[in-house]
Amino acid sequence: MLEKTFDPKTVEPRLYAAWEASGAFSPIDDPAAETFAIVIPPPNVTGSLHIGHALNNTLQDVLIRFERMRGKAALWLPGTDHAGIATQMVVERQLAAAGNIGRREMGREAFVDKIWEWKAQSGGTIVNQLRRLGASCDWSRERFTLDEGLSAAVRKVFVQLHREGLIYRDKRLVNWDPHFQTAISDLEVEQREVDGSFWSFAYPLADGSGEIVVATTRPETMLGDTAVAVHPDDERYRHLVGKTLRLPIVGRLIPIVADEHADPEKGSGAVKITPAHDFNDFAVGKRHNLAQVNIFDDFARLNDNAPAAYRGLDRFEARKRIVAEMEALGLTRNVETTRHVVPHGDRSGVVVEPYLTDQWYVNAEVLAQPAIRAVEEGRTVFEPRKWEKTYFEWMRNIQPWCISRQLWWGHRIPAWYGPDGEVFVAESEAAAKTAAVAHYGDERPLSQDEDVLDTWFSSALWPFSTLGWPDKTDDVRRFYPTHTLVTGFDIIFFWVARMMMQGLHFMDEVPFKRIFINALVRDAEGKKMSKSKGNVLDPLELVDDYGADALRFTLTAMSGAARDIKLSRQRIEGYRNFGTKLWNATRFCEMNGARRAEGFDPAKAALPLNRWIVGETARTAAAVTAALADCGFDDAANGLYRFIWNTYCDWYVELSKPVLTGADEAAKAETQATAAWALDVILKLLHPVMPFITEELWRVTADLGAARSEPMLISARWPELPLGLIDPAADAEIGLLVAAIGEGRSLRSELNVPLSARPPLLVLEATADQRRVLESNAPALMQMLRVRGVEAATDVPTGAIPFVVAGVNLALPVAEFIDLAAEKARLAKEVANLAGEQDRIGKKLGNPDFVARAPEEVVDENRERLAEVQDAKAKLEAALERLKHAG
RNA sequence: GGGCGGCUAGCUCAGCUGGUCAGAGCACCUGGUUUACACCCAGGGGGUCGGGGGUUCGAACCCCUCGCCGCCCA
Repeated sequence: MLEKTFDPKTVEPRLYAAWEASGAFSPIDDPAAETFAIVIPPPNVTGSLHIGHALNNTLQDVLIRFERMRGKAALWLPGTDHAGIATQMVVERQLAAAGNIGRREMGREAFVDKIWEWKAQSGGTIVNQLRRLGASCDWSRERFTLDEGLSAAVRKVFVQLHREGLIYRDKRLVNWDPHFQTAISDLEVEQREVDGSFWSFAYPLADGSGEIVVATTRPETMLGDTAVAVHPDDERYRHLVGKTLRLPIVGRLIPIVADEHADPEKGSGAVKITPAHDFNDFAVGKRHNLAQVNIFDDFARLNDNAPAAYRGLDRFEARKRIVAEMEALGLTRNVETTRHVVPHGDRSGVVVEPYLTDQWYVNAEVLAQPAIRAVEEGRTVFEPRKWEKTYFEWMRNIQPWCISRQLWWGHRIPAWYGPDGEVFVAESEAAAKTAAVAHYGDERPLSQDEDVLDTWFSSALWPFSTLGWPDKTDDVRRFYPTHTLVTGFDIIFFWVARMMMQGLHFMDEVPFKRIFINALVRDAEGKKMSKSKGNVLDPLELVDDYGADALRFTLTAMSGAARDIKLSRQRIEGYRNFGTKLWNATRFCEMNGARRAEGFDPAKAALPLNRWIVGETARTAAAVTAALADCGFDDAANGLYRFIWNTYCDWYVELSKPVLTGADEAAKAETQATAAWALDVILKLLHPVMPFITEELWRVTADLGAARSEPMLISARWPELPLGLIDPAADAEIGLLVAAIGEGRSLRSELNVPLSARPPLLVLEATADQRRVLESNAPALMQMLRVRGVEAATDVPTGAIPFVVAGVNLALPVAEFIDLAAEKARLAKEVANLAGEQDRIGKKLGNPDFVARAPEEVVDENRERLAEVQDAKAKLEAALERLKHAG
């Protein structure tokens, strides 16, 4: 006998181990089997599982379990990302906390060793947490972006793109993060609105004939000013264009130039130009051949290009002093406070500086074109489709991708420099040396580029590098292109777009046919979860409290949300209860002798009750299959919930009770077999979403009846039930029963008929068939409607409650319990409602336009409905009449 | 400034290509010692589908407009 509730804590680890040991996580070998592959969005190797991972990986597991059960060679390839900046940051912080020397003092090699140590120590955390969720990844194929194979792929890609001119080195402004002293890409810059000031400063004309006022939110950059620009059409300044200003504090002579970048509406209309520290000014500088004066060092401290008094100062300290000095010089014309947008590093949180450096770039524009076409042509489809717009928007305006980082943790750029700065890009040092010898004619010392690649450079190769590329492995051949990518919209640009570009470029085929974009998980109030807010729901804690299945079901059922999933414990608890419900339904089956019958054929069931549940099961199987095939995770979950709870438990189990305890042995045996059959189908259908409880129930019901050919659910065959199993006659029969019980219960409750009252159910007016249905189901009616029996009658006795269900005129004689006045009022109200509906439909049908223009079936539907309403109304009116005479 | 998403019962949300679509879960109220389940069962109240206008025989669903809320990009 089963326990009363499911105990996830003891069962989950046991089942996970059994699954893993069974080899079910690896794709089947059958070369004829269709393949279905998913590559995991690799979490940061040193990270831990948060609720977003839980959602993302649950959906992937649902898909992979579903397709695996459908007989496909299903591969879910797991792995982790080295996460350059993030990991380096964590380790640096750790070193600092432990009072160690910093990475600079430690040196590159020692520091990188420390990170590997840290990786060895904490790298298993997140993959173990994925196991707790039930993720059926193929761990035998687990990869890491920095492992040898993937590193070889990175080098090969870099070298080839360089040879093709798609990777190049350039000196231009980059987003510089002074905290990490590295360049970052546009995507890693976060625009934050902050309070600031807007200073207006006067720059005197060199000839002393006046001044020009410029405004800035970054006064310190004036030390790098090399011009002032005015709009060419600006009448106020036309006479000044070409004149020279003396830059205050610095003393440098700078020209006034005419450039459309100056906005006459903004401030004074004149704008200071700092080509080395502003993206717009850089462009202006190029147009006018202005000098680029870099005033910062890598830490954003002022360098030797600044006046002596400022050298070595932090940029913000310098700002204060500039403001003070300009004030003292009497050159400050205005100061206003303002809110403005300032770029920050997304990891460091510090203000990013446009900074002139040499960096490596990918010509993304060229690579983007095939990636754009692939989505336009539907070779890769976003689900939901609306994200394609976001993708196109970005891809069509793509900028060069800065891929070099001045970090130590990552793929070292495979470029070597000769003594004269000549660069040799090659897959190995040996190859670079060979190239250098060819170039110089003799051997010269080479030094490798100090920089590493942006983490996303290696993740962009993930769908094929993990399969073994550049080797021509079986896995590459079998599983590329992968089928579905499941990820969040926050990394469409970072990751998805780049995989599309690299996949198409190196494999000539899209990396995945479908991209499912999942929503973002937020707290119950809709706020982003964050440690500082203290509103973080830890998925592992939730698994501890409710079991992995409950969390999985919740996330799956809520995954339809457009953008945000508002998660609450209450919701998870509700779905935990759902698991318990299923558990107890199984318990019921067990206690009532439900067992699989050898050779049971659901199509041959005789009892309408059984024919009905067989049809409902087939209907649900079809709906769930269609939903899962289409990434309709929420529809699948909700459909299963309704079917299992509201159909199987509330009606089938209840209606089967009289049969199971009855004397008709054949009916009983058939019901036992059908109940067991339907339960098996249910366990299969629910398995992708709730793998643990279903697997456990599969195990404990293994010896109930005929042996199964499938020892484990994880590798069992997905149910494919023909819709021909649906029997309209059985549907109608059970439908009538359900309606009669529902309506009868409602009336009893409304009119306060005590549960102890056991009136007969009177059947007044009905077809022979309806009469047969009600009479043959008397035991069910007796139990569920708490009636004494089903009796034919010709008149409604005084004080009986009449009601109409599917055209059948029924009544419950409970005179002694009811208040006649109340019953009259109820009937009058019911009649009034029906009259209202009759009126509405009548008007509709009376409208010639409606009859002429609406589709025929809609008109027919309304006609039928009108007839039904009229019929019911007439019956209740008659009853009301009788009641009036009686009363 | 450009773009996207949302505004449906107290709360969280379903409602696909306009015609039983006004629904579900939770919460709430009433009643339950029916031998699967109180992590339960039965019943119930509650919404002019953000405002306004339009198209249509017919609109929560299409169009316009306004108003909030959120996100992305500049």
